[in-house]
Amino acid sequence: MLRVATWNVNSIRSRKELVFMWLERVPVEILCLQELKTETYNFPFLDFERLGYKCYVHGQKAYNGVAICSKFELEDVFKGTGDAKFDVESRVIGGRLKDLWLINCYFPHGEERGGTKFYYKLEFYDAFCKFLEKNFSPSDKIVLVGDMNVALEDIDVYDPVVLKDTIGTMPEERQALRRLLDWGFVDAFRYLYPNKVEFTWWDYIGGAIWKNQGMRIDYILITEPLLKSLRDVFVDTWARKKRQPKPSDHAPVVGVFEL
Amino acid sequence: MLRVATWNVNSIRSRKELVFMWLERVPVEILCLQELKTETYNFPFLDFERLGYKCYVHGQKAYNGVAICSKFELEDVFKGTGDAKFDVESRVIGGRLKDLWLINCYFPHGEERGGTKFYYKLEFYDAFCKFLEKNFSPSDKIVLVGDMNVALEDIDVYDPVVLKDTIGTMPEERQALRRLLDWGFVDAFRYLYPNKVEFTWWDYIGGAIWKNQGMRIDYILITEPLLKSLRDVFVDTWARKKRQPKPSDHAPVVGVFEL
DNA sequence: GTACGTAATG
DNA sequence: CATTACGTAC
Repeated sequence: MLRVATWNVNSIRSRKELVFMWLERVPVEILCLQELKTETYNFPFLDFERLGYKCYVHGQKAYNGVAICSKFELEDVFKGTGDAKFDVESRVIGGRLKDLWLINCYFPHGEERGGTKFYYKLEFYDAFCKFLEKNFSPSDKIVLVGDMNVALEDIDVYDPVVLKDTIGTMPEERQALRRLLDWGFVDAFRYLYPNKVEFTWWDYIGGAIWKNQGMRIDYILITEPLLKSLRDVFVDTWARKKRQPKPSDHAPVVGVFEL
Repeated sequence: MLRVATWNVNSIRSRKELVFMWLERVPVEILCLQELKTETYNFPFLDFERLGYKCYVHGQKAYNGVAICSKFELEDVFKGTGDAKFDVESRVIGGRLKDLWLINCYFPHGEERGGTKFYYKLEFYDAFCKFLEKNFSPSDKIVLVGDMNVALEDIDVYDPVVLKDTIGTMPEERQALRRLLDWGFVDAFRYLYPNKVEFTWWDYIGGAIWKNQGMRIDYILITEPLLKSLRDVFVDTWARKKRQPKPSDHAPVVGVFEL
């Protein structure tokens, strides 16, 4: 059994206590983190090593930053996509576990429609697709996880009317994410639960978590060769509902595989 | 028995947990606080009320701020000294308990010799003396407590050679503080313990508290009519030595009176 | 070394 | 609403 989790922790320094509390509850084999918000040397390597994790970290000061913490050594670890324009930010890390590729990505937020950051988000998705096409094949076993900052369909937001044309729900963004699916990825959660309404992110503002006013923007995407191994995907809201230590605005999403 | 404590807490918001832990150890009747570093409306009135304290608070955003928390109601509470030049900062609060005047003051730090803030410190002492002369008499029963930011004598610093001409130890500053004594105040700690070497402040930097490299800059000054009631003065380093919650750089000083 | 305000980001 | 950087103060 291989459990792969993805969690935008919104700063690993202020969240490490919570992360380790969570790992006691759900001791996943592979934990993919986004928004470390700190440089690699500040990452709590030792705490993870004590629990038997080897950490592959692509940090950045203040913004972004991604890591894969794994119970098993990874090979062919890479950071970034090779596109110099986007690799100035630390958003992508990946590696290989035998014949299984793991890719962890923090896609841009986008801020609001029409702005520089919005187009940056769409172009980033473009560049990411090119990176896939160049380096992988849909017949490879790939688990692509992360904060995609897009809710794929109306079922993935608490109120599509209220959220119409807000960031993460717009057609251009959905199309950008859908291109990953068209290439060969399957949204593991939606594959298993076609009608389930669950979210992975809730705004800090206004106690959105308590009204379950969220969005599903964190994903576990897998290629077809992995479909037969997929056993479950679940969102654990425990950490998001903690008051002390303070939570990230994202909840961890866990994929369970039998390989 | 009346116990009067003075404590520069270096932000009441980040220190309130520690303050209440300390009050369980040493439940003083009157607690005078300096460097609240927040406006009056942020003061934890309710937590103090739960313990039976009435609070008189003269707050200020980010800097300064003083309060008297008392088990007994005070009358004739005043804030500032009446000198408009210095009353733009919240450094003084006082009040009367029957025939006993309580004055709590956070004297300026001074930064370094020769600068604007250094002269501001000396002028503040001047203004404070004038305030005393105008409103009080040495034959009144007065307890003046606070962070004076001056170590009166060489015995009041851990190394007078190392600290020579550093802020808080300079002749001009000592003379400024001594003018309060000349007016009619007695340094209660030194009165009881002429040769005792104790400190009330230790720099955060370099773990000064663990080497006891400190200075005695927080005082309980009393007028002569109170001398016969004075039973003890002690510095409680417990709170300064705590690691969690984080300590202020000052320790509380407690005066014990039998009135 | 610790804490605050401000501005930027999500 | 919660995080970070930076500047300021002690």
